[in-house]
Amino acid sequence: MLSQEKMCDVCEAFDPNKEVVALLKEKKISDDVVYELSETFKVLGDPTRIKILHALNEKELCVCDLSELLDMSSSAISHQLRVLRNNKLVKYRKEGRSVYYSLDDEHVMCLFGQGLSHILEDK
Amino acid sequence: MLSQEKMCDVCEAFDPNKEVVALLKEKKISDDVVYELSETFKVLGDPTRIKILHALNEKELCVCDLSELLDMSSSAISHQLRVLRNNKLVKYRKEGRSVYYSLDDEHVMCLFGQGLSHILEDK
DNA sequence: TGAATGTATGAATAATTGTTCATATATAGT
DNA sequence: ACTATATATGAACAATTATTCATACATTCA
Repeated sequence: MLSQEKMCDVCEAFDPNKEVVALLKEKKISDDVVYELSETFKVLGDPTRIKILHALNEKELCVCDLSELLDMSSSAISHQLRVLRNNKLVKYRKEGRSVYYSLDDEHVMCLFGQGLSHILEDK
Repeated sequence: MLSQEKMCDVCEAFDPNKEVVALLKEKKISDDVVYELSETFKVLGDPTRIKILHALNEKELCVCDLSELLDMSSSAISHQLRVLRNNKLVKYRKEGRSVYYSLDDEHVMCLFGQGLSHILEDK
């Protein structure tokens, strides 16, 4: 697996700060939370989905509106909306043949805003 | 490419709300910002990097500490740190043979916190 | 009921990504 | 200068992901 294996048993190389590491292992965030958190960010880590969320922040829209706006197939949009739905980033309501999507809650745009702050700060 | 092509020229199907779409196209976020934003989130969208950032939030650490803490090869850690560095999420300082990493700024943990709020809200 | 339309989804493909392995670079001590 | 060690990095491989295509489902209207 790792560097430890490369060292000889005698010379005691590879020298992490054992005390600190032990303390941090105590504070370790649960694997479930790590996984969910990374999944949420992964969902936000796609240009198409960013554009969808940005549009939905202005106004509730149906698949066909988004398809027109982003110049993509409604199939592609629908697939992406499913990802956003599964991760509770958007919600929807049906009206006749159309399905209108909107942001699920205010956290979504907060994340958006924090992300913007980060990329804009050193400009 | 998309649904528009499937419709016949006569019946005028595929009916996005043209007015709304036109307005939203005005408000469209620039492609550069969309790209950078999604890149930032993409970087946060990996369990290993989440763990690294969480650990660095507690204390500045070197590659070898992180390698021990996360039970991964220092090569893997180093690769991930490069990704974090390139996206200005961590900074580093050299001390002898070691390289100590820390969070680049407070935005990082704000993003983290917002992400947590999102996943925890409906529990 | 049958045709048209908006949306959803499974499968396939192409592109991207994380880790490993081998190797390189840099620094410290002898 | 030589050895040991911490970190970095290119290439390869496996796994994941976004889009397309074909098709299915659901709703409206005739």
